[in-house]
Amino acid sequence: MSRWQPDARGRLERAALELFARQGFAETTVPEITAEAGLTTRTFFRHFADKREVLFAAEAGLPPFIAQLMAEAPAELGPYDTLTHSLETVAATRFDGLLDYLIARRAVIRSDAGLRERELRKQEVLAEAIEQGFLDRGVDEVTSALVGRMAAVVFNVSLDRWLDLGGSRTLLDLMQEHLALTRVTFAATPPAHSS
Amino acid sequence: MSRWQPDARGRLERAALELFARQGFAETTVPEITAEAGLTTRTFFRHFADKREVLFAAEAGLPPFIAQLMAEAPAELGPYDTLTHSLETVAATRFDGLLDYLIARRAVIRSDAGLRERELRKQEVLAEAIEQGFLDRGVDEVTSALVGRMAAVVFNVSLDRWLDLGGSRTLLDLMQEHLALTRVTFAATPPAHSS
DNA sequence: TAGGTGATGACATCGGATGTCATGAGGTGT
DNA sequence: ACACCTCATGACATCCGATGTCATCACCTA
Repeated sequence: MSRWQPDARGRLERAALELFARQGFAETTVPEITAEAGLTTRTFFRHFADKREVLFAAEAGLPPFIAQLMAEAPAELGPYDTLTHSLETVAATRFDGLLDYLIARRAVIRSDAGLRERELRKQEVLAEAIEQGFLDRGVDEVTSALVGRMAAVVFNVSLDRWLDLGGSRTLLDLMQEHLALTRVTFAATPPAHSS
Repeated sequence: MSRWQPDARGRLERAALELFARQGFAETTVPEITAEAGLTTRTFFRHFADKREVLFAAEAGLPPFIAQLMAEAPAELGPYDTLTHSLETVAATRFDGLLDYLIARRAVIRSDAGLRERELRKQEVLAEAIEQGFLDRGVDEVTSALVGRMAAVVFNVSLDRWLDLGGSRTLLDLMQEHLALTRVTFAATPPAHSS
């Protein structure tokens, strides 16, 4: 038999989310989490850089996944079509069965300003991955920066609304709607300053 | 004569930026900052909620200012024109003489992940102010959320590039360029999914 | 069976953050 | 002129998040 129980990391993640949801993030100490998981405080910080990170480590794979999709997209696609292609693949393949977990997690994150900051940083990492994807496709720097961040906005607003609607519409459907809505808002009026 | 030296807050802000720039954010303790400013640790935390906040308190007035501009914009303007009108006023009136300060501050923020997170939260507050401005003008919720965040993206990318270029182009000019570029990228290609 | 590897435990310490009470200058009212 | 209030700050105590260091011991490999 093993010296320790298996999946220390997963046990810490589950114990943390449960305690945060029950008694609040600030009101939960790391020793409480580790006691619940049968580990020590020091071990918690070996798995997660800080107390917040335990809520975000699970989704670390998303930025590289999007980067891979963008790299594999047909070379002839422009920035907008590369974006729709990649975002729609993500929406259609990576969020099955996570609705309840994500709703519980969002409630905890919304209850604490520090967690909200960490979430924004994770969203920025996603935006940077998309930006790098554009750069690798030869898109100029300014367009890459702008469209990378815009893509992250569409993704995050869609995910948020998907949770709001409790899954009654698909994430893919919402993302397509929001991409189209963005296009209409920015394109409907003639430019005020033409050169 | 006053019991204490005047402008405790300003003295703390200046001492903090100077120490952070000279020896790093993590390597600077709050007692060091307060010693430099001739105050105590407890007083620091009376003025700023935490050590990071001392770098951001100065720009707290921006979101309400944008909200005011949006409220005062002609009622017949659509979302896009309201946005350009307000952003361009901000760009043209609120950043004179701040270039060197903002460059020094950005260097400190970039050196520390925690400061980057705090900056992102401040940018989100700006996005939320813009979103609320749209809601108050009767724009629907989804469009308000999307365009509010898009506006913050354009603003932040422009500000960042203004600092990169050392002020050789005006912030106003850059913002107009980036608005136009966004419009072209999203509008140039026909929608992949038309209804 | 001997030694290496790697995850964990145990202990110590630093500093960020907060609660509480004391202090004393400036303002206010009578 | 006197008493009182207000409020920014000082002084002190404490909690806990975060990190460095060394010991421990199952598992793997040769």
